[in-house]
Amino acid sequence: MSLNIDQIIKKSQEACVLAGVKLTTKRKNVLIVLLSSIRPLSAYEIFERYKDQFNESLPVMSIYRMLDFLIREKFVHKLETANQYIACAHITCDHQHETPQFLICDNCHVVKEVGIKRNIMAKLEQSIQSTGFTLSHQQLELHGICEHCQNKPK
Amino acid sequence: MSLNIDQIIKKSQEACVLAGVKLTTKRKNVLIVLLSSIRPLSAYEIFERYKDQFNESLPVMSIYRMLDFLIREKFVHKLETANQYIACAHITCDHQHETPQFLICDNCHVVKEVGIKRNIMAKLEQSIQSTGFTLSHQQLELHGICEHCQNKPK
DNA sequence: ATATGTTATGTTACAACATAACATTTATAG
DNA sequence: CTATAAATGTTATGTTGTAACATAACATAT
Repeated sequence: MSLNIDQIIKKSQEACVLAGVKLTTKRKNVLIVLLSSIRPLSAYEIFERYKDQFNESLPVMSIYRMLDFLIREKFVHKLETANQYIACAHITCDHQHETPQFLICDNCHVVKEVGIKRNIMAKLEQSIQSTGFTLSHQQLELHGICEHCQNKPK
Repeated sequence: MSLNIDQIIKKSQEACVLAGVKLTTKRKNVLIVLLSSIRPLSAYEIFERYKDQFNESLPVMSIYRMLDFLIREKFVHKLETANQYIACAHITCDHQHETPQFLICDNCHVVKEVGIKRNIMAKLEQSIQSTGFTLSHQQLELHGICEHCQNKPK
C-alpha cells in the first residue's frame, strides 16, 4: 500500500468518525483495491483483485454492499455509462467539490476526474431549470480518447 | 399508429433511401414500439411490447441488432445510464442537431431530450480539450426530478 | 433459371452486471 | 451479559448484453 494510499485511507477513517459510520476492514480493503487501480473496475473485477490483494474471498453481494457504503460516503463514484467503480480523486481535499466530470478514454479505459468550472455548470443548470427540471446526482460522463492514446500510433 | 408516428416513419423511410440502407418491416416496427412509448424502454421491454403490438415474437438478439441499426441511422438514442432506448425527438427535423442532452426523471422515468446551447457546449468542450482529451459520442445524461413530479405530493 | 454474394434474421449458449430474501455473525448500548 | 442493531454471508434469481454459428431473403451476374 503506497504512502499516498495510506494517507487517503487515514483521511477516510477520519471522515467516517465525523459522519458516525464505520469504515470496517473489508470496506477499507475494497477502497484500497480501487485506489490501487489506475482504471475503474467492475464489481466482479474488484472481487478478483480483492482475492489477490488480501488473500480472502468476499461474496460479490458483499462487494456491492461495500460499494454502496463507499458511494454513500462519497469515497467512490459509480460510472453509470460503464457499470464500473472508481475511487474519488478528491478524498483528501477539504474544500467543497465541483460537480464531478469524468473523461473516459474508450481506447485504454483510463478515466480522468475533473471538476466542471462553476460558471459553466451554472449556465448548464440554468438552461435546464428553465425547462422545469431539477437536477440531482450531478455527474457528467464524457467519452472520448485521452491524450496518450491520441499520440500513439495504432 | 398515430398520425404523428406515421409522419416520423415516413421521414425515416426517406432518410434510409438517401443513406442507401433498408428500413425493413421489423426495424420499422421496433421504431414504432419506441415511438409509441412515453418512456425509454429496455431491450427486453421492447421485446414484450413488440409481441403485444405486432402479435409476433422477435428474438431478443434481433431486437438488439435492430436497435444497433436504428442507433447507427440516428433514429434512436441509447441512454447509457439507464440501459434503455428512446426514439430521437428530432427525426423529422432537417437542421443540424445540437448535442443531445437527456433530462431523466428518477421518479416517473420520463425523459426529455433537449439540445445543449452551442455556446455552453463550446465552453465545456474547450475546458475538456485543455486537458488533452478529445470527445466522441457527445451526449449528456442528467438525472433529476421533472416538473410534474415536483408539483405532485408524494 | 441458376449460381453467387450480401445483408438480415434466427438459435443457442453463455458472460457480465445486479438485487432479493433470508441466515448468521459481530459490535455495542443499556 | 444480553438485547438489539449493524454488518456480512448464503443462496437463488433477475437483468442486460454478446459470441458463435445457422438459415433466410434478396440482389446481381451469368
